[in-house]
Amino acid sequence: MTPIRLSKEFFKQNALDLAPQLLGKYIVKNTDGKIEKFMITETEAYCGEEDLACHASKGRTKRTEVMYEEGGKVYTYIIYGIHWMLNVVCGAKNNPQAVLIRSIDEVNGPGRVGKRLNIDKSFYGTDLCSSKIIWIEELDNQTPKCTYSKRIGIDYAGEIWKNKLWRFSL
DNA sequence: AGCAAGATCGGT
DNA sequence: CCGATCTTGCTG
Repeated sequence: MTPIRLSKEFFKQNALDLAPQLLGKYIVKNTDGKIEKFMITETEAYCGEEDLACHASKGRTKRTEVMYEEGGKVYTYIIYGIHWMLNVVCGAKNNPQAVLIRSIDEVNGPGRVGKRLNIDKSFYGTDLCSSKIIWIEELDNQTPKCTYSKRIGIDYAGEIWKNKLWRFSL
């Protein structure tokens, strides 16, 4: 089975559809010709301006503007001054959504994912459909069975949004 | 210009 | 449970 890079069409899905489908897919990194692949094992969906846990709930800012682009770009930001978060922008243009990559293979936790993949500001806005540095592949088009739970670390988002089962795990 | 909080983690 | 560490968005 030949691995296939995920297409723009795939990333144009809404976050709630994309987040579970990213499980079992592979993040591929090309570091000076050295290829590494990591299976995605946990994701979270962040769903537009009305989702108070989503950074886009603040509206269009310098930080969130990449989420307003068509799906398929990378959204990175630093949190607590220490950890780089890796997100996949998804959905249609001007519909700001993203999927947070929370875990890969044996690397649990989004901060550790960012560290393992050497994610930083330079990845902000990278196009996963054309980049030679980072992209996502599938070996088959199966979506593995996953479990659903509440998103982590968003208690500030209020009862409605913090209780959504928008975290997906293998 | 200053401030408070954050999609976390590792060490007490 | 607390500190790290710095960007961001909000206030004035």
